[in-house]
Amino acid sequence: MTTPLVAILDDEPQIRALLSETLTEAGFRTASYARATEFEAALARATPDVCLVDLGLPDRDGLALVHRLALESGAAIIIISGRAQVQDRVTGLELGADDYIIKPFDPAEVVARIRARLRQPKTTGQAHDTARFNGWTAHFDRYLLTAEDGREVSFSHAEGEVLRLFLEAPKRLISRQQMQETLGGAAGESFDRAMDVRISRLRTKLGEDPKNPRLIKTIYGAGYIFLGDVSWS
Amino acid sequence: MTTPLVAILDDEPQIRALLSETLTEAGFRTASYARATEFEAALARATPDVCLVDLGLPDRDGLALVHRLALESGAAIIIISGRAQVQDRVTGLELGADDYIIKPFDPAEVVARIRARLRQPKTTGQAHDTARFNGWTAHFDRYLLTAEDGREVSFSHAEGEVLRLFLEAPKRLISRQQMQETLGGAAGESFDRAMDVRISRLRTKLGEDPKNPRLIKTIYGAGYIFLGDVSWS
DNA sequence: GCGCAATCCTAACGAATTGTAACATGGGCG
DNA sequence: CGCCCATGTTACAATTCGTTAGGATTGCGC
Repeated sequence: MTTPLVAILDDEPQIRALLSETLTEAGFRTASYARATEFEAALARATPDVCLVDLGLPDRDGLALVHRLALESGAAIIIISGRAQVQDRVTGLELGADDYIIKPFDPAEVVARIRARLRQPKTTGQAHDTARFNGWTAHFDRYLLTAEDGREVSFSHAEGEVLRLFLEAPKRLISRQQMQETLGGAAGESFDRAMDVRISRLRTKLGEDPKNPRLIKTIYGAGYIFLGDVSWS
Repeated sequence: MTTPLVAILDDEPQIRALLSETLTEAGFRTASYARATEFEAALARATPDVCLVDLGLPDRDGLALVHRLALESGAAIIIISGRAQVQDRVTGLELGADDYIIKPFDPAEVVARIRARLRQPKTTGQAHDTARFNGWTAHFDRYLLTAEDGREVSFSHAEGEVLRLFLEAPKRLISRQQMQETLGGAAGESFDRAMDVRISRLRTKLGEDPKNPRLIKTIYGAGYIFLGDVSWS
């Protein structure tokens, strides 16, 4: 498996930012969601290894979500909540959470508790790390692309992020905004150019004809779209 | 599984009594010990499913015991301690504890946390000192690497630390920060360079091609990842 | 089609990060 | 003390990747 993916579900932007930053530093991939519905939609595509769930969500009963997650996903579930009563904790744990952290929390402890959960062998939740598309095979665990003729092209971490984003949502428009969020883009205004360059480099590695890209299409004024028949394994 | 066995290690008789009673009521078998030596003697006979360990033991460093337990026993380890600092908790969890409960505790929460641990499939953690990966065999007890063709390469203690870290978490990103923590790196600024050098030397011994390392990959700005199919024995 | 502004592409540069050879240090041992 | 080995340190080379800048492309009004 590649680097573990931690999903963050909290309605407060600051908390999301704090967690996301800390966890990235600690070597995890992260995906943040402000609402349960967003989060559930994303689950279909990329199954996280650990879910950090705040109980005080605006659009859903947090405990019910935890219960469903515990039953249906193989991810470890850690509740992060301001509700500090023993009864809350007991209920959360009984409903299937693996840990319960009380706000305010110390980021270092969150990291330690996530690591403790990841030491356990996973029940299911096999994170996909290899994808095939149009003659290429992308090995995200090895940062390597393999062509049909056996030719190998390695890609960097930054390029891999873009490629993964495309492969997880093929044939769908990906707005620059969306891309920026996913790629940890620090909302820099000139991050736009950085993104262009990443795409440009990726295109080169995929052997795209600049005049007529077959796989990564630019949608002027909107974003990009990846045209390829993707299958994960 | 039969009724789970919970081992209680605490030097205060009242705590032992309280835990023992609560847990029995909750449907567990219990075994209480006041000292680490007693506890260790008992381990040989009946291996518990969960160990509740107090850190403030009179006859042993509790953390060292936790670490040994984590490596050698398959039991879930829950620290129950009066030491409430974040640093204590982080250290305990990093050394292999699965959970950390602060005194004074509520018995109901202890039960809930034990149940959460028992839901996890048991790890059959054995003390490991030999690992096989991609044609190599690493003998940590002899500081020796054996290649498929019988060629032998010895490695130093420092190199062994890095190698073990990799082999214990294969195919996962290991951040420089994480590596520094694990390798006792005292947050030295130029420890970064020392780490690089360790990795570099290890790569050389493994016969890696510097331009295209197959086993130890660098993730720019993030850390390292070990790509090998590891099996311990 | 033409002109123009908005948008996008990419070569080139440079700051930050990482690799590694060479040197320095220090402990163990004869 | 002198040698050897492990390991940290220094210095510089190599790599990654964001930024800049200028050119190319697109959409739109005419």
